[in-house]
Amino acid sequence: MKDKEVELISHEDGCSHESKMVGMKRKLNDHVIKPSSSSSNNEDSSNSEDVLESAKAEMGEVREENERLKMMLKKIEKDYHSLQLCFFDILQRENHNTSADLAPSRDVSVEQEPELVSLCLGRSPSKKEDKSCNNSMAGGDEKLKASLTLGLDSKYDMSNSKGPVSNPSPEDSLREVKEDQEAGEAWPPSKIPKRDGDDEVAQQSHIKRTRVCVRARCDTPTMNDGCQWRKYGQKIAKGNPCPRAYYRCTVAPACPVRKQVQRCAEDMSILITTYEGTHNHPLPLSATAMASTTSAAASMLLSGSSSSQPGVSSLAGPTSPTDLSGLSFSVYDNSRAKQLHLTSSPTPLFPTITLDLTTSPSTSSTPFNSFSSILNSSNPRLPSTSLNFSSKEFNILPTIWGNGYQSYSAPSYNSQASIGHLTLARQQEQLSNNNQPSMEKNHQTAASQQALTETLTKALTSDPSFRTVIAAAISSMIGGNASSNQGKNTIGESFSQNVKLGHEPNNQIASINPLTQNGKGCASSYFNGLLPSTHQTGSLRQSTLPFSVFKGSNSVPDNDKEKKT
DNA sequence: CGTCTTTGACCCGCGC
DNA sequence: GCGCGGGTCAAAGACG
Repeated sequence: MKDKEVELISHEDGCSHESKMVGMKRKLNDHVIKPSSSSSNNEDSSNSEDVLESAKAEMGEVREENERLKMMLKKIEKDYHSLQLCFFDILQRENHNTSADLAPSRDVSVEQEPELVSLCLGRSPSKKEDKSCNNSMAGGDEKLKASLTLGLDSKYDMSNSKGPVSNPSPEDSLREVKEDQEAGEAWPPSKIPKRDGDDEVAQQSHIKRTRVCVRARCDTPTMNDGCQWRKYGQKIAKGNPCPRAYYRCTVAPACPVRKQVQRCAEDMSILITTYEGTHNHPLPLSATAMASTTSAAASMLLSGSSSSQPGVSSLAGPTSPTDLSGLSFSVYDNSRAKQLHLTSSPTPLFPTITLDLTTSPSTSSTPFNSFSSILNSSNPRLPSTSLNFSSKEFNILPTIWGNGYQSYSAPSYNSQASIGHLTLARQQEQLSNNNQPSMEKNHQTAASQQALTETLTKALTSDPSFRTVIAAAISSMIGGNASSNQGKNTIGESFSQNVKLGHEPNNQIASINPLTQNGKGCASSYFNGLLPSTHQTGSLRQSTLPFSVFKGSNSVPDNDKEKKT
């Protein structure tokens, strides 16, 4: 898949620049053609020469940028291959160990499970994993890379990996994932098969228990994230008049995943859903978007907590390029803003990452936005992250990276600040202007685009974990993950279908309406709503997403089947 | 009748 | 040790 991903990235670069160049040429032609019918020739020629010059210059810039991106791509590819080697190395060791120790007792596998868990949900790599990584990798950064990539790849790539170790069939990979998850992700540490005498490990796993908090506007009592949940408790939590409801996943009897649902005290329309644990069963198709998103978010958190591992974090200080704490990453497009914000965990024991899907990223009702660094610094040991996929409006669908790319600006990215802050904010004025941009505007956007390119390059090249996490998060948003890869249909495919069918935004808005979900909730539809849709061609748009989430059959997903399992 | 929700009781960890 | 708050359990009731 990664190869495909790289391909797509390459394609993306090509396409975005191609389209830009085509656009420029078209503009140029328009300019040349139009005046000839109206105004004087002298002015025309001088004007068109100017335009020609500027266009040439611009094309030159674009070419340079293209080259730079190609270089970046090569570097990423190289990184990926080295990581893949490391990954398979670890896998091989794991297989060897398991096959050797399988018979004696379950305890042995339990001992190993935390490692597997750590790959998925942000627990710190165990000593063994460190060892294997140290054997095959040079630096701590690489270690971080490994753990993070493994965490994501175990979700996204496993089933399709053509590695040297194994070439598992979908069923095999499914079993593999299942085994991994069965093994470790039992969320309440107290209920993990006992590890008497290993208090330290138990405590560590307790401390590393990762939560993913999703904030979204939702009128229904709970978000429809595709899973089946059974309510097992309700409490009035301090500081919030709204009761907090406790649910556990009932898709599989022993599924350790639980969620807490609570309305935001400041804004009752905001539903705060907190997920803990990883499903130990194949997910329903409709559940994959949220699950992979939370998984990616948890992995993001992992990168934060990894950076606070001894020898990296507190010692290396927050200037470490891998330190995602305090990262604020906003992407504004036509109407939606997708922000990744860092916040501190409200509960000291559980590192929490927050995906903010609420309307206004700057709303005072989301304290995450403003207090992240303060809170985070107050509790430096436990990283907590908030991914803010806020939307400004609901009536225009986002273009995640592709179409909106040329209008992005990057105010700041300071990897050296104690709290890194990356904001890719698309300027609102540009957002509101969907008409053909003028040449002048193009120059402005070219500048900001340049800045963005540099910013992205810096961010992506300096922090592989960030790269991976962003990739995973966005691919999550468009609905692709391991489970969906195993299934015949993916939401991403659904999106793809929508693109080909020319679905208008409004059609998808309809699906955002909770009422269309039979009163079940809104999350899945929200994620569907997050799927990018523009007026570009489907092929171009697909190519703008550097994640291979569109592979598979072309069959249209059966939404009704998804709704009720 | 089976499944799900409600809700009071209970357990546990933490801070004082 | 005690109180508080978060989380879970389980009996009782509601619902289809």
